[in-house]
Amino acid sequence: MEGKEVVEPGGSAVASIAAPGEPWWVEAARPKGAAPERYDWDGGSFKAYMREKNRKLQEQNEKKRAVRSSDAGKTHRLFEGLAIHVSGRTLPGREEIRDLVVAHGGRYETYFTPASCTHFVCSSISFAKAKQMKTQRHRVHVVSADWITKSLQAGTLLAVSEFFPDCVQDPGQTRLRFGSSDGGNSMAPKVSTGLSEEENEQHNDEDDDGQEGSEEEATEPPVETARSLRTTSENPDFVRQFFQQSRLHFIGSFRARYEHYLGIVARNLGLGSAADLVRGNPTLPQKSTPSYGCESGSTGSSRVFVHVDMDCFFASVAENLRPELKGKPLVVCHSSNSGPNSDSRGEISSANYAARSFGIKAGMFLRKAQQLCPTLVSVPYDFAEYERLSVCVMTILFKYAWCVQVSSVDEAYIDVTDQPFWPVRCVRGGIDSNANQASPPRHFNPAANAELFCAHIRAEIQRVTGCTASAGIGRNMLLARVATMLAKPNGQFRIQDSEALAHISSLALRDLPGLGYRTREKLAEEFGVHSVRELVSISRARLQQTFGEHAGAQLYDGVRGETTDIVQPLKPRRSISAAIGWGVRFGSPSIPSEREKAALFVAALASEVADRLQLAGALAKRVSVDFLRKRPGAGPPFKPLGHGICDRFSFSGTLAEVRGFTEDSFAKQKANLCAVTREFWQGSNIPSDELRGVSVHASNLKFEATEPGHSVVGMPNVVELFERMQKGGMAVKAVSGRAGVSGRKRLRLDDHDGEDTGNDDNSGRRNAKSLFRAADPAAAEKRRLSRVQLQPTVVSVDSDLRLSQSLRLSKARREGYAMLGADAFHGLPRDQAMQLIHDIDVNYKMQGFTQMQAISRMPISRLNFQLVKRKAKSREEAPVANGKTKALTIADTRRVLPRKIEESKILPSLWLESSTELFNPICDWMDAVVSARIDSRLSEQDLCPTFDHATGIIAGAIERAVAFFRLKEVSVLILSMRDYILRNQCRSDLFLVWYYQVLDRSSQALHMCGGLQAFR
DNA sequence: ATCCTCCCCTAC
DNA sequence: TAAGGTAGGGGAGGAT
Ligand SMILES: Nc1ccn([C@H]2C[C@H](O)[C@@H](COP(=O)(O)OP(=O)(O)OP(=O)(O)O)O2)c(=O)n1
Ligand SMILES: [Mg+2]
Ligand SMILES: [Mg+2]
Repeated sequence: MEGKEVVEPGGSAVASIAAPGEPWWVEAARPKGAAPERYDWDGGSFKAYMREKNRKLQEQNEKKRAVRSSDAGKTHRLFEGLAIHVSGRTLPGREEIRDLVVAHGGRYETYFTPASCTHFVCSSISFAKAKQMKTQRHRVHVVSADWITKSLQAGTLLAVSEFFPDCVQDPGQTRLRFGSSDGGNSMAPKVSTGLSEEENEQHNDEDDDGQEGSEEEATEPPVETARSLRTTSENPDFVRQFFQQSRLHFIGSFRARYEHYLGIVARNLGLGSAADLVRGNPTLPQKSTPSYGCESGSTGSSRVFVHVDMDCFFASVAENLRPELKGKPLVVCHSSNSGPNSDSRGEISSANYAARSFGIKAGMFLRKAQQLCPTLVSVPYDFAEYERLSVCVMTILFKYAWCVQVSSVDEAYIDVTDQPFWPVRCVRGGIDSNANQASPPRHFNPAANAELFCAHIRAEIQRVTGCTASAGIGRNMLLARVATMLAKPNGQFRIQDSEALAHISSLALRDLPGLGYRTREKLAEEFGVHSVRELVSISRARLQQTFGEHAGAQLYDGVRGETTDIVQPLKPRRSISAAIGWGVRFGSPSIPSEREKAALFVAALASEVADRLQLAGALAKRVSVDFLRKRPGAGPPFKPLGHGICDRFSFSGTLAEVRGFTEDSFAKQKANLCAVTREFWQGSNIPSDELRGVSVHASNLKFEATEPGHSVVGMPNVVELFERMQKGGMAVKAVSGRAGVSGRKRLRLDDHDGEDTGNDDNSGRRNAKSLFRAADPAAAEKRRLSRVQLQPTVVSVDSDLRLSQSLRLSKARREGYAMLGADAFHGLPRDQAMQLIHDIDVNYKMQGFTQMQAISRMPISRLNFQLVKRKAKSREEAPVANGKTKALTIADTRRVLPRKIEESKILPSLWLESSTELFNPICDWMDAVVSARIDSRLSEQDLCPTFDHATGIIAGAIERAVAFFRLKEVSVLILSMRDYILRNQCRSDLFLVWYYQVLDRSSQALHMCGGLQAFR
């Protein structure tokens, strides 16, 4: 029975089916609407993205286009972003229009659906249909064929209104399939036994059927005609169409596109081709810092994490596009079936907060949502817009920080601990919310001013995208994530260290990131645990026994707000896959054409994966292919055209090795992949009419120029380019990823849900400030606001630049992980490093500043504080290390520092004043210097510092720095910045600048730390 | 011990 | 009408 006329998988038949075409949302994303205010990722990226894709994946099409483009001139891409369908007889004819459209960058749609087409070409149309076109949810332009030809002649897209086709009374034919006019549809037996309902209410798991199952769905489909567009059976374009419409595909594949953007940006920045990106930019030093993952991130230093997540992202975009719906209950969903009697099983992707108040959540059927809220409005997807805005958001984040991990289409983590100070325009000591260009920027440390940082970023996001974002701040990624939940919607929240437990235990179990359905079920079964509080009482050992060593520990730690996760800006993908489990319906295998179609479908997915591999520049070693087969006795799926209850048949194997990263190799890989997949399919012996889903998964990926120890593809360059995007961005520390190995713990994030907390009250601010104010709850909010107003004037240059990293370098080599980042400084001659530091430095206004000379090696035994007035001319270098070392004690520092300050005649008399406004900045500085970096808290005393006490704090900070960095030598420079202040009209009365330079005992790495503080 | 492979689970 | 995809972490158990 299995004829060998199964189509050649690598052959052209497959290629034409799969015809990948760029993701339309990317395509469509760029030209849409006005360019975002100003933080466009890079105007050309999207275009470049498609150019690249086209180049790689659409050779044939390109050729076709080339034929026409000779006469096309600059109209070459005229139809870019358009999807055009031709209906009925036209002049010129359908074929010709198709060729024209394709030749000029557009897409031709064989089938019409309002969702997939932008233009509907016909010579005449009925009034009714025309009206429908205008009023339906998806706007489709109806035009005559002239519009195509005239636009081409004109070299520009002409107004569609001028080319509306003739209207006729009632053509009686041309039955558009999307209408409700399903008339004599003979299929879709309404055999809705209780079974399907069961499945509906259940968790939608395959195993929960078990029931009688007498009612076979044998009646279901073999061949249908009216609905055929939606199934694999009759629609050779199904794969593309499906992916085009699938929200899960959209969010699932975001990462791949994001990776791709990085490549584009790299190239735009002159870093060469994608291949060069992978290979490493030869102009850059090849090494990089290992630092992050192996030390600072994990070794108990205190860090500050920020998590940013868009509020009901899709829904919020929808509200902006339909302003009249703002604030009304609204969901984003394919179906528009309205009214409480609707029977729509369309899944809700996102619900706005008005809708959530009815209990409506993502994943819910529209039908159920409409029962909950009869006035609910359903708005269709606009993936292009989500994509555009998502990139806007991420660009904003990268503008202010490089240590950003984009974890999904609408959220990201930032480790702000070591991020560059960011500029804020200020007026009269407060934030200039109008970003008045005239006002001088001040610089703030995001770690010490995380609230302000978040507020700033959120405001910018809203300004640029029109959508609100929420942010969470916490000591680790988990707490930041949870804080975001508590902050939503449109708020921000910090989980204080001391309150982590309290906040976590206030959550429902299901709100703990990583704790899903199965885990809750097990917890209930095994331990009778139904709440966080109960979970806390379970011992680590018991959890490990049930969930495994790692998972159990994670659960144990997670429920206590602990995790060791770190922010990883870039991780190369370790697998690439494509799967479809919806709409898969073929006729009986006794019909040869049905067998053939099924085989083609399977091959199309394999081909799709091959294309994705190529786009990522990856060669795969392992491939595994899964088939979903309707389980015998399973009833109809509760979701129309869903896979229903299935058995999974899994096949895997190793691909023949392909060498090199040429076009040829990828062609071979595709052929191999398709061949293997086809064999699996044939070997499975699954009858075509029982196939419900296919997935093709490639793993063990190899990327170009992946050398041992450098398996993190392109990371150094990408980090570099983010810095350059930030222009003058600072430091340069980045993540290292381990080559192939997992190795890290995690507790995952986000379980969306109708959480209604929405509480933005920053109740217990750090003891520092709260001590100054009465515990008046009403004042809390006010205080928060005023606090933002009263930010420290300038806190700047808090560098921790590793100037030498030889030890880390060799360690990284030994351990085979990639390094990147900070070693931009590595091996730089001292003066160049200084130059860099200078560039990094706040306003570039520090010229004439002598701190660089001040940095010199001094053994601790001769700890020598130099105090100089600004512009102190030539100070001779302090004596060079004499080799002796001695622990720097706080006593030493305390003894010397005050004396030196006093000698300098820079009397910080203001410190003695007990004005709250005055001390807020001081406290913030302490945050910057002490708590963020060296993990110390301010004591009560700190809040009313005497001179002694204040200098003591500085001394303490230095001491801790010595311990933390294992310093051998320290030199400290403190100088007055009074001139600077006056010149820049700062309202500060005293600036303190201090730098110290240190030698790491173990690695001989030279550190330079410093701070600049202005006190008002 | 450390790997790999074949799952299950989770999040968006 | 409706578009139930994608990728990573980690456990169990076997191969090395
Ligand atoms: N089951 C889901 C979950 C999410 N999404 C999409 C729609 C969401 O808008 C987007 C982002 O997911 P979030 O979990 O961040 O949810 P929202 O942004 O919609 O809401 P929230 O304000 O809770 O973040 O992903 C989806 O299609 N289906
Ligand atoms: Mg969100
Ligand atoms: Mg999200």
